[in-house]
Amino acid sequence: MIRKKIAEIISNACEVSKKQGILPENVNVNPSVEIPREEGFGDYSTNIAFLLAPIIKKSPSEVARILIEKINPGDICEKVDVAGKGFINFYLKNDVWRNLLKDVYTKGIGSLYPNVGEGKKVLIEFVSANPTGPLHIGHGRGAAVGDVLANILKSVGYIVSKEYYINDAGRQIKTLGESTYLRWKELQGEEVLYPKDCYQGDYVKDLAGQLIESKVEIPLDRDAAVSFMARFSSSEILKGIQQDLGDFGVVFDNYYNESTLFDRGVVETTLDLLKEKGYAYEKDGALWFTTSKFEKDEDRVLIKSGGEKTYFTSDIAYHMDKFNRSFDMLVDIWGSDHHGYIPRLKASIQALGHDKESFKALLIQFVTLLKDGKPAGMSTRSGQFTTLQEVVNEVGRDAARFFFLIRKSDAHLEFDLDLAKKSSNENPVFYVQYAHARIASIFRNAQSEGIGTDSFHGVDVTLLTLNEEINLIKGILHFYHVIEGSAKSLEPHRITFYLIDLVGRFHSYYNKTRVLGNTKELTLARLWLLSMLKEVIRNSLGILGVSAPEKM
RNA sequence: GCGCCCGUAGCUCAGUUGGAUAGAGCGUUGGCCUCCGGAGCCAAAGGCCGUGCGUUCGAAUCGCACCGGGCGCACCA
Repeated sequence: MIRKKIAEIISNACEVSKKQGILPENVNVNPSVEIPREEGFGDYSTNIAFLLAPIIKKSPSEVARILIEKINPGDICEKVDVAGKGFINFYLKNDVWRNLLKDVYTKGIGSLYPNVGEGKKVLIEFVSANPTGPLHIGHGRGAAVGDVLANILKSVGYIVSKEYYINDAGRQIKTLGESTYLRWKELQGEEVLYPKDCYQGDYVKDLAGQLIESKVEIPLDRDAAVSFMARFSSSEILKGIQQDLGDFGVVFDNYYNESTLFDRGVVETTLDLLKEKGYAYEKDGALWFTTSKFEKDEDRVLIKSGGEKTYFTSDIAYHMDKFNRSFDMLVDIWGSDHHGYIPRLKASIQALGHDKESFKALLIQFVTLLKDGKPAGMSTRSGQFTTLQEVVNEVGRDAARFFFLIRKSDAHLEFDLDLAKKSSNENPVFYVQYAHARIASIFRNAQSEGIGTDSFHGVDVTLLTLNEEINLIKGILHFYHVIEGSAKSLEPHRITFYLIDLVGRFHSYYNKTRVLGNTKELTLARLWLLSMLKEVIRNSLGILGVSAPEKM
């Protein structure tokens, strides 16, 4: 918004300098216009002097001083000065900030969302855990990241679809059938040796028990029984997963079964295409894909010498199918232990003629649960995992989502269960929600004092003169940049950090300044500011899928 | 052995894609309620950005080497 104007001012100054012979006609630099870290350095700053210095062989600070003479800030800047070793800092007039916010007020909150997506179609695939057991906490983190990323991208003009992929054609589901079968035998009083590589969790026994209770007819043939139970168990578990996800606030647009890729012949088509293009070759009785032609990675097997297709093959087919469904961008969210898988998938995408930049894999690092300051174990093999459901029951949906989003997704996350339950400023979720409730409370009080807040028509925003007030306005407007950056970098955690910062500004302001009980005009102006603030907080929380309570 | 990620205050982590004197929160210390929700606020102390070279006006950020932690390296999924 205003950034463009600053850039214009800078380039105008350059043009003037060129005309006056200070700068050579042919220079063309691309100066930055950024928001300085420190408040004392103004609202925007540019590095143009550093870029021009070597060209005209003068020191950056000298260049800056010359350039600043040529700068015509129009009526938007309070002052422009040179600082540091040659930065040019722009200090905007308070009026500019107030008017920008007023603009948002009249145009609606939608004007705070940049249009970066331009209607492009994105498919976000996440969780995709095989229905062989309940979701654990790591899946929870992936679910939160994927869901919120979807919200972010939607809000900036992408058309987003959320998809869950199920490897129902693989061995894991077969093993689940086997496990259920053995437990079922056990329950019927037979002595069985339960192998280590079968699923150890008690839920398998429950499923077997369900089978007996429901009195369904079970095929007599062992193999038929196993595959029957595989179908039964996986579909029961999937129901549970969907339930857990629903409780967590995550709803998928589509569940996609690997088996349909085979049924519809997509796998065969993909293989034919790869062969046709010369990216598949035979060696040692197996069919290989030429990963190494595209990425720094080894060639990988598509069809084993035994004739069986690898998981990789159906995955290539799956991603080709995604493109065939006319998605422009594919985002996959994986556990970070799958990072070695990225090059080969990227290679396959290029082999099929797509831009490798249209595919992004986000990696989710592991979560350590802390209880009483100590790590709470989660070993899946022994069946003692901490499930997503347990965590949601323990700390609530809001806290769980917020905590999952408080770190960059590829960084380790320590999830302190005790902290997530605390009702104090130590707990960032409460800190943010409390601000919203506090503002709501002010509005309730205003109402009972007979101050109408339905319409701010004719409000005099120039009464907002305090530093803290201008600071809040800047914070609200900053949403635009945050959501833009968050969308472009695919980093949901930026919203979380933004909220904590924004709300901190409010709490300070609140402590120092009374909103109600001033002159009617001033009170109304402050209420107007808070109404905008409240709306941005609510929007941000909405993107995170966290509630914005009116009372707590 | 090869590859990827990470190393920033006592702890947990940000750091606007190369910018200025490196920032939050927690914890510690000391303050603030006759007043809109103290579930809050203010202030102080706290740093060799793992180490060493390099790239340049300028590096926590980019490159190389090393140290330390995590994870991958299947005709598994």
